[in-house]
Amino acid sequence: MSGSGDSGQGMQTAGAKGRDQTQSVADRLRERIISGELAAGQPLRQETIAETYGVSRMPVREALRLLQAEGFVEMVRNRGASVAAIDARDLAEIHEMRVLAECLALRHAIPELTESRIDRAESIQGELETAPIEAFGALNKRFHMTLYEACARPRLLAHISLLHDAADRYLRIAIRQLDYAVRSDREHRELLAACRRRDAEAAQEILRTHIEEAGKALLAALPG
Amino acid sequence: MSGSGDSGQGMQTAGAKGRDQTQSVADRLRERIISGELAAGQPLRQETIAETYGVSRMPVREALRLLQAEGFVEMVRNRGASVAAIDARDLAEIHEMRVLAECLALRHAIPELTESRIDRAESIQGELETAPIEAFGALNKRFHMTLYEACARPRLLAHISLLHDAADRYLRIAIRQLDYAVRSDREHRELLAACRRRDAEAAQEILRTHIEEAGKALLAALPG
DNA sequence: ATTCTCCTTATTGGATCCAATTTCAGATAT
DNA sequence: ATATCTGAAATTGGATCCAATAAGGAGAAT
Repeated sequence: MSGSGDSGQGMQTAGAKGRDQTQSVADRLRERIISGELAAGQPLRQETIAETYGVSRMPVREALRLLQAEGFVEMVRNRGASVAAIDARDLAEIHEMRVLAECLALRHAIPELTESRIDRAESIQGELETAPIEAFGALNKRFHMTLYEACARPRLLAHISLLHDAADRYLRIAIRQLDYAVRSDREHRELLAACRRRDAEAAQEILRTHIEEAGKALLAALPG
Repeated sequence: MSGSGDSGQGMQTAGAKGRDQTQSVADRLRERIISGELAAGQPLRQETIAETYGVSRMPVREALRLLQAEGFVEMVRNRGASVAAIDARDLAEIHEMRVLAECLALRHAIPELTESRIDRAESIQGELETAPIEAFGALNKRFHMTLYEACARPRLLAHISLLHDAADRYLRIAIRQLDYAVRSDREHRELLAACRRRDAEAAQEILRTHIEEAGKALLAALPG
C-alpha cells in the first residue's frame, strides 16, 4: 500500500536519497506523466529514459512495472510501454470514486482531527492561494490528504492518493482556462470551518460538491 | 488498470501462453499469497522463486514490483520482499471500501443488465453452491464481477477486483469454521432477484449487508 | 558466560550481454 | 503509382555477471 501514497505526502524530492533507483525513476516518471510533460499515448523507450536519469535499463524496467500497476502506463508485450490514455469517461469515473472514498475518509477523520492538524491544513491552503498555478495540483492534494490522514486507514489513503494523481493529469491539461481556483479556495475555507466545528455531515456535503464541481470544471475544459 | 483486474476475470490459466513471464510469475505468486500458501511476513527470495518457476531472477524482480504496487508484498531496500502483513483493521477497511465501490458499480450496472448476463451470474451461483469450499473465493468473485461488469467502468472494476483479492486472503484463513456459505448463497439469490426486477435500491441494500456481514464473519473467525 | 568484533556467506541492486521480435526503409513486382 | 516482400536497425525480454549491503557465525576480550 505504499505505492504512490507516499509520493505526495513526503513531497517528491526527486533526488531520492535512501530509496533505490527504481523508486526514484518511478517517482520522476509519474510526476512527468501527471504534469503532462509526457503526453498520453507517447511511447516510453527504456533506453531513452535510462540515459535521461543516468541509470541502466534495469531500474527503468522495474519502474515501468510499478507505474503499470498504478495505471499510469500501459505495456504491450514486445512493444514496450506508453503513457496511459485519458478520456472523458475516465475523468468522470475518477471523480465518482473520489466522492465516495474521500467522504468516507473525511467522516472517519473528523472525530480524530486535532487543532494542530487543522492548522496545518489551513497553512497549506494559505500557500495554495498565493502559489503559482503550476503548484495547484500538488498543494491541493496535500491540503486534502492532511485532513484525511487523521482517519488512519492506510489502504484507503493510498487509494485516494492514487485517484488524486490520476485526476491531476486532467487538471494540467485544463489548467489555463481554469478560473476554478477562487471557487475551490472558498470551498476549502468552508471545509476547514466545518472541520473546526467537527460537523461531519456538513463537511461531507461540502466535500462532495467540491469534488463533483471539480470534475465538471475539468470535463468542461477538456478538448475532446 | 489491468493489474489484478484481469487475473480474476479471464481466470488464471497459470500456464501463461501469450503473456510474458513477468505477468505469469506475478499471477502465480498472487494466487499463492491469496490462497495463504505463502503466509504473511514470509520472505520471498528471488532465487528460490526463480528456480520454482524455471526462470531467471529478472522476471521475478519485475513481478515483485507489480505485487508491491498491488499491495500483496512489501519490499525493503537491500532486504528484499516479503508477503504483506494482514490484520483486523485492514480487514475492516477492505470491507468498508468494498461496500462503497461495489454498491456504486451495481447501481450503474443494473440499468445495463441483460437477461443473459444475469443468467450467467445465476449459473456461477449454481456452481458456487456445489463446488468444494476451496473454490469459494474465486467463484464468489466471478459471481460479483459478472454483475458489476455491466457498469462499464474499467477503473472501478479493477479497484473492486483488487479489493476482492485482498479480502480473499482473510477468507482462506477463516474458511474452516465458515458456516457462512448458506447465508451467502441466500443473499446471492436475493441479489439476483432484485437484479431481475431492476430494483437498484433493493439490490444495493442487499449487497451492502451482504458485504458487511461477510466482513463481520471473517473478523469473528480471525485468530488475533 | 556474555558481549563485541571481524569475517564469511547469502542476497539483493544494478550493469552488461544475448536472443527474439518488431519496425521501417528500400527494392521489386504488378 | 501502389502494394508487397525483404532485410537491416531498433527495441524489448530474458540471462548472466559484478558490486554493495545485510545476515550470521566463529573467535576474542571482559
